[in-house]
Amino acid sequence: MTIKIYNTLTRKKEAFETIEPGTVRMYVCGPTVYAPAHIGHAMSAMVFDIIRRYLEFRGYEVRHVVNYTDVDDKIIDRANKEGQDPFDLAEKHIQAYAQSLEELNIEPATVFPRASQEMDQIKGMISQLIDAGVAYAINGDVYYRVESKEDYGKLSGRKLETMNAGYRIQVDEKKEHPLDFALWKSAKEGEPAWESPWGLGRPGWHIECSAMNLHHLGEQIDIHGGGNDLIFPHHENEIAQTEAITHKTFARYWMHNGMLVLKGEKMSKSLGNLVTIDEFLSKYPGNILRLMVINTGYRSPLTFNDEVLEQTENAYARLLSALKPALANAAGLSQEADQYLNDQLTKARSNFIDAMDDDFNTSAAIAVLFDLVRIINQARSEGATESQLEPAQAAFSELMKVLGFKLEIETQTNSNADPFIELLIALRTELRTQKLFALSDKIRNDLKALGVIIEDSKDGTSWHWE
RNA sequence: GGCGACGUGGCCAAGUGGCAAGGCAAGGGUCUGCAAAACCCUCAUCAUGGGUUCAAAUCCCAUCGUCGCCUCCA
Repeated sequence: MTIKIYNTLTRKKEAFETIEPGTVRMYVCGPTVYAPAHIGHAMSAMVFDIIRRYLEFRGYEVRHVVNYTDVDDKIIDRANKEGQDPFDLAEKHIQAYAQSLEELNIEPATVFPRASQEMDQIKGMISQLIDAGVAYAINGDVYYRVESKEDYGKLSGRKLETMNAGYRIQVDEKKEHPLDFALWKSAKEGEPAWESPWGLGRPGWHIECSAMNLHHLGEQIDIHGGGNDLIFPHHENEIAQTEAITHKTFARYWMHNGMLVLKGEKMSKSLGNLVTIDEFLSKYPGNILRLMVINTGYRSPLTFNDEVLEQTENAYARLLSALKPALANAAGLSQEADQYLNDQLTKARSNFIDAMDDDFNTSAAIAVLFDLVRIINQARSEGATESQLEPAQAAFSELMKVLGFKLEIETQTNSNADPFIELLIALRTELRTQKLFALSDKIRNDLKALGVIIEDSKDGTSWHWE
């Protein structure tokens, strides 16, 4: 009946209740725009796209905020190396990312704030933190005092005492505690910088998100999402910053997607083992990536390799088989059979909802859809008419769209070639009636080589692009 | 070293106390001139070893292995 969500904060599934009835405030960490986005980013965006679509399907209005980190060390480094203006570089990647989202059929967020355009909010928040005594300025830098927060570490399950062993943590003399993190960094020569009470500088990464959250969604939000690589320190620090000012629980539900894994390792820019979204889309439709994402629980790592890709393509073709038209000589289902079809339909719909209500269990939900595919195909092969098939196909399409599949015809219909293909098929039919199979098979094979698949049935021949 | 997650058939992957979803692949069959598609059928006792329980893939302990985080990262 109610939606359950796995909350990283409590490590449990909890019943979902929004702060404001009927409205979901959801913030998801977006990319740092210094390089082309890869399919790991796409996976994360897709996970939250599916969550958002489902919440909307269940009647919520979703205020969905995704930030762009456009002020950052990496952007500056990259821009300097390429002799570019950092803002131009960021802008270029923002445009490319937005384009990718569209091609992947990911709904645009309600708002896409950018760090560079939230400076007043950011500086205001830092001032408040200093006033509250939880941050300190030193030589133009401002740090958050982690020891000031009793429950620092509550999201990631870490304790300051056990973390300060020095393992991989650089000790910075300026900081009171090695884990104190930068809210404001003083500007170096040639870097973009903003005026502030602490001198010229720019914000740290963590404060950007806290400030944008506060600005666009308010003191408390329902869902905060992102990759599980952000749990520590990024999200931990967001909690520390925001709660130090509001003294309220920041996000009710912390949701984290698993990492996309390529050759046994997390896909990441720093490891260099990546497939960009553009590279992927040049070979496969976005729906294939979506099905891969859906096939796996969003919290689990997603295996990516050629074998899985091929399996997914085949599986996707099977899903689409449900939408094929009725047989030309369909005699119609009996009343019992038609009733059975409709009963199964109702059942599938409710099973789908049960699956998705359970922490967005897309693997179980897609299994329901595969069951529905079988039921529809069964009905078709038993002679269901177009009008008998239609409600089932409509329901199937609706649920596919809830998962974000784009079902508009993707076939590269080439109206110039179509008449000639039809002609060849007519010719082949003629050859077949004369039992000149060697020739008719040659036409079929040669067309296949051109990407045209021919399927014969009792009622004639149909074709489609591969 | 610390924290966290995980190990289910050839592959991908649900299921967290009551006879192991789904997809891909594979094999057999129906249909077909053949093929394709579709339909029907077949295909696992859940890393290993202990323990708790009437009952465990599911809980506990140990062992082995994998991954993530602890530094920028979706």
